[in-house]
Amino acid sequence: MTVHYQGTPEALQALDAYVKLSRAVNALEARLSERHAYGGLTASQFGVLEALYHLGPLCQGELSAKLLKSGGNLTLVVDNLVRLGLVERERDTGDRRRVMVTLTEAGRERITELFPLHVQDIVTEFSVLSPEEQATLASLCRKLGKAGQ
Amino acid sequence: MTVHYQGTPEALQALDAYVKLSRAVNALEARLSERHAYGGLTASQFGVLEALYHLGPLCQGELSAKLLKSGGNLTLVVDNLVRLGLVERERDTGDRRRVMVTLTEAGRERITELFPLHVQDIVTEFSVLSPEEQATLASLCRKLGKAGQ
DNA sequence: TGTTATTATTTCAACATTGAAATATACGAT
DNA sequence: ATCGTATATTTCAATGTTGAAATAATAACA
Repeated sequence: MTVHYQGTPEALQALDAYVKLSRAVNALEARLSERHAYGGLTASQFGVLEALYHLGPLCQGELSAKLLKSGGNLTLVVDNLVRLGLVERERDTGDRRRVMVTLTEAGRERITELFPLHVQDIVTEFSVLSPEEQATLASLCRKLGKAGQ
Repeated sequence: MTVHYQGTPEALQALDAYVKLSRAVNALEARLSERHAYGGLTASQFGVLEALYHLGPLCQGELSAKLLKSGGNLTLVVDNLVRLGLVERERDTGDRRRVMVTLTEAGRERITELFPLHVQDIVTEFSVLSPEEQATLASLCRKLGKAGQ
């Protein structure tokens, strides 16, 4: 149990906040995957379907930016969704470098069915916090997420 | 831009908090990796070294529990750390099912050098929040992390 | 003491993730 | 129109991640 780090109070507090933040998100994601929240899809596949559902057709670069994932990753995730018959690829006629990704009818049905269940699971998880606490958490996370600019 | 989900105010608030929480952690981790924070190690490798540094020798099952990762995953991450010469495996003499993982001298030097830099990067990131805000964030995350019991 | 159940680790297939190199297309300046 | 630069995607190798099956060792107990 030797604790090797003797930091300033500021450092210890930041470290404590960081550890609790990381663990909370890890634990939350683990619980959401254990349930039906993603309905047999991976979190990444679900994320792509959800983005297309809410924003309409997007090219892979836009998906990459929305989901904070690399371009190479998007290629694979979209490959797998195409194989599952949930999305389609087609070259952008205006700019043939881009590949537009659109929901198939099956994909739209799937995400339409899954999304409300996903939201319900999130509501359940967040019900340990009051509405005020949820608003505070969102506000603090917004500040923190933008810290790097 | 069609928004398909018309939820209750409670659902919209929980969803908003969830999205901001996820994005904040993703963005934060991305910025920490871009810097020297892990010193050429992956986040997983760094996590194992850090746990051994603070807690002393652990078996893989204990590392798995601490880091919220699967057993199969720990086998691989420890494999890679052994190959890098930063940790050693040895069978527990008392319970030969267990594999104890210990820091090598090189591993100890590495994490001793890296950890303070890691903390400094975290302090910098969290400096956009006041001490009170950091404490509030930690408290809310602690509640949320335990939500699933 | 055998038998059975439990626990710890490894192995494996599938998918995720990144970063860098390769390819293809578009754009800007001359 | 051409050349050079910038952008979008794909490919690839390395690592991470999980869950399930296989192995090995321990523990419980009739």
